[in-house]
Amino acid sequence: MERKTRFEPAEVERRLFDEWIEAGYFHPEAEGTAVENFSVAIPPPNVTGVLHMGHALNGSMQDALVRMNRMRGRNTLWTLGTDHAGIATQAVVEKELAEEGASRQELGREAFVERVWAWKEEYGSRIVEQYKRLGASCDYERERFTLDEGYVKAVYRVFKQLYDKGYVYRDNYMVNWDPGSHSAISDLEVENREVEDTLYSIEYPVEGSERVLTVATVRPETMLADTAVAVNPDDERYADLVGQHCVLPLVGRRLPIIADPHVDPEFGTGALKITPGHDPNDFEIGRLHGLEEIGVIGPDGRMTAEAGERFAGLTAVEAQEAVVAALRDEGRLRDEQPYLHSVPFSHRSGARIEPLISLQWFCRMDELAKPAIEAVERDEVRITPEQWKRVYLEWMNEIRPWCVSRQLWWGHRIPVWYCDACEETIVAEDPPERCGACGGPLRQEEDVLDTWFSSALWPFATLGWPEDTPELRAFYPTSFLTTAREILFLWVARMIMTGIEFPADVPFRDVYVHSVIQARDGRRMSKSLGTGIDPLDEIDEHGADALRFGLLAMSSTQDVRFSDAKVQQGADLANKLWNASRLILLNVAEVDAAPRPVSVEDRWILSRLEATIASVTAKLEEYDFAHAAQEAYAFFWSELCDWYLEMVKPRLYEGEAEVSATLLWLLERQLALLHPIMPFVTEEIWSYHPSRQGHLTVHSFPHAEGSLRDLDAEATVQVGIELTRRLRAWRDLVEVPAATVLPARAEGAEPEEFVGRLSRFEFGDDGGDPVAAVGPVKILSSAAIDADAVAARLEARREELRSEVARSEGKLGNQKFVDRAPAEVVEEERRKLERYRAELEELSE
RNA sequence: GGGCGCGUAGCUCAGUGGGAGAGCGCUCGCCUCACACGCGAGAGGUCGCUGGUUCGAACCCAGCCGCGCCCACCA
Repeated sequence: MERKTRFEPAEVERRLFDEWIEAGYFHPEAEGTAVENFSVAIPPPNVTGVLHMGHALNGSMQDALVRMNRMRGRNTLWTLGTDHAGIATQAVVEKELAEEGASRQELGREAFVERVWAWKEEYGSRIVEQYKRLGASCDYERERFTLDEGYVKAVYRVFKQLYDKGYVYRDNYMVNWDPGSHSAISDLEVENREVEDTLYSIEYPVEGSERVLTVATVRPETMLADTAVAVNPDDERYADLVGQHCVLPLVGRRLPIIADPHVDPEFGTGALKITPGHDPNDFEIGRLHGLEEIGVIGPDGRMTAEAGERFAGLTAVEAQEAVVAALRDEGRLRDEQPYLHSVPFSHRSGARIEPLISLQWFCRMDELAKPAIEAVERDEVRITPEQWKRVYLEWMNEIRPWCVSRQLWWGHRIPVWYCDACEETIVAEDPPERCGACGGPLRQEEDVLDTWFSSALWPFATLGWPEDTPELRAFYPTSFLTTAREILFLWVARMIMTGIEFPADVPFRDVYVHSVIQARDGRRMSKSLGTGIDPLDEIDEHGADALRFGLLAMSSTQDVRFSDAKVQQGADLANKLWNASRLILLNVAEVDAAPRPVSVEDRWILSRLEATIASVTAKLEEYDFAHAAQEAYAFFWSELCDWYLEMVKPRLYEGEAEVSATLLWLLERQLALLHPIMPFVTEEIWSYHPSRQGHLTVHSFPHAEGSLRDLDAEATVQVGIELTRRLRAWRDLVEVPAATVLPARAEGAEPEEFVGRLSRFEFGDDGGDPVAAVGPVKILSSAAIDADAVAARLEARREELRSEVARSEGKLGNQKFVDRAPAEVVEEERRKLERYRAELEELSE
């Protein structure tokens, strides 16, 4: 064992990680069955991604459980890989091109996609390397990518089968158009933000009447696409107008006045302009009533020819100004009011969503959702913490069709071919040569699939599905999934649906929804706010073990602030482990690690260790990482180091074989217990342990030994510890110099040997008068003791006791308490009172 | 508009019916032959507010105040 008193993580982390990789510990053979094996599929980070605190937390949790199960001897696979992240990756490369003064359009599709692949080859492994820094024990030899050849095959198989079942279809439908990425996006990729707009009230004259209908809108430019005005069917004010028409100002189109229950009579005038082409609500109303669907805003965000000559070509913002001006000219603008409301924005590009009707591919989800709902209801997939189960079920019960096509080039190009000659549509896993119906040439669909369509297959596509591979047989279903709550629907729900539909089994048994780590000040961690904390900086500064411990320890609730103190606690723990190990390993007189208790404190610590093993293990198994980490810390620091090591130092220095063997056993089990949480420092220390046969990474995980529990020893030592503490406190209060040993006499049973040594009292048979009593210990007079300080101390203690006696007497004097509280509670209170009275009496002598 | 969570020591958080806890910070004393990233001893809290249930409430119930998150097609 080295002499240096500091554990230096940077020196050992890379070396140990290389040793683990070279030994192949993380690369299991595809043997056995999923029931006996243990497997986890990492939530695949974006290939453009860099490791952030969420990855680090999630990785620490997964690695803790993966390592624990590997140590238990289970054939364990942690599958790693990255997601091609269509929009994000395409945007990165397009930005590169823009800086070169080029564009993807100039390059053309094929060359552009090649360019993205080149980018991926160069930069795509960055985040994988960062997971290694964390110590993640993934199978880096089985790294997967959602655009791998085999993975593409899985995606196409799924698409084809869903199409054949009639779930996947093409339709003109209202989509969330993202003008930023020039693509449709799904509902889940939209975020609503509060925006202050102007609410315009516009008068629509009723045909053949002097009356007008006043409608309100924040998007006056969309009126150019209005095809009706709706009122509530129960609204008496307008009952007579239903069935008539009004005339659309600026355009002159006749708009039917319809009745629809969606209209809230309380809002504004109770009349609603209907724009099926540019409003999701109106779209549904329009479909119900068979209204015309007009599009006046194009995918480029500019007004189309349908908007009329005056407006065509303007941007939507320009068109809004022009329409408002024109309405004002015509005297149709009745009112404008500032209006705060929530507006959809693209989660990816940040652009304001433009709802429009577009020809897209959809997947209906209702049939897929049914068994996925049942699986969770029946706890075949358990969601922890439990409140997320209900959130999942509620969302799944209201699931809507999923727009799966994206107008991008980077991704899985949809495996659909069109024949222009005979209008045949062919869906196939492999590109067909020519049209099966007429033999004509085919043209492949331009769009790609939503990235989440492929990540939905992750747990089985990474294992080789649709081939019947040994990996699939050995490792599917996976054992559990840990995830951030924001992707519960986006990803987790879809994996459950596809898992049941395709490999015909749930993809994992457990879903753990982990904490969100906020910035130190409680704001979100985000790049744009500048509130992000880089996990790699933390690793550089404090070590991977410290960060892992800190993250697990701080993750007790669903929202927690990043705590530097917890990371520091982890770093301190690593250092303390190192130094306690030095004490043991540099002084033991034995090479045998075995429990050989010869004293009550030996039996005590062995018992406490086994209790800790049982408790920490149980907490890890139920995903309570925070308490597992803190409990392991508390045992090691407070019980093992502060007390036991101090108790046995003399025996250790004397070269006692028994205590040496016991210490080696304690150290071995302590290191193994902590290894899943802090793999590096424990592995490094293990390399100096005489029992070492191989790496700790593949050492057995400790199983709590009930036979070593000894409650009598625990009680006895606890009494000794408490007495030691009271004696130390007494010394401190009367200001005896730390090094001075004071004379004392024990009344009744002699305290345990360590009591006097650790509190610096010398017990003897001196019959002199005591100056004070601490429990059964009489403290004898000595030059080091200040009589006034003792008197003050005594009075303070008496005061404490009087107050306790009063409290206890009050409680016991309450007849209702004595009558109604459980007998053992009352009895315990009586015992306390007796003790307080006895001590008070003793001090008053 | 619905749903969920949170409010406990200066800070970050445990504690979910019987005498308020941890880590950090602070005070005092120790370079005691593993560790000063350490050891020992302390100070510090009307457990958000108001009611209720109970012999007894930080803990259970109701209302209120403050903070956060998720879902939702009211123009």
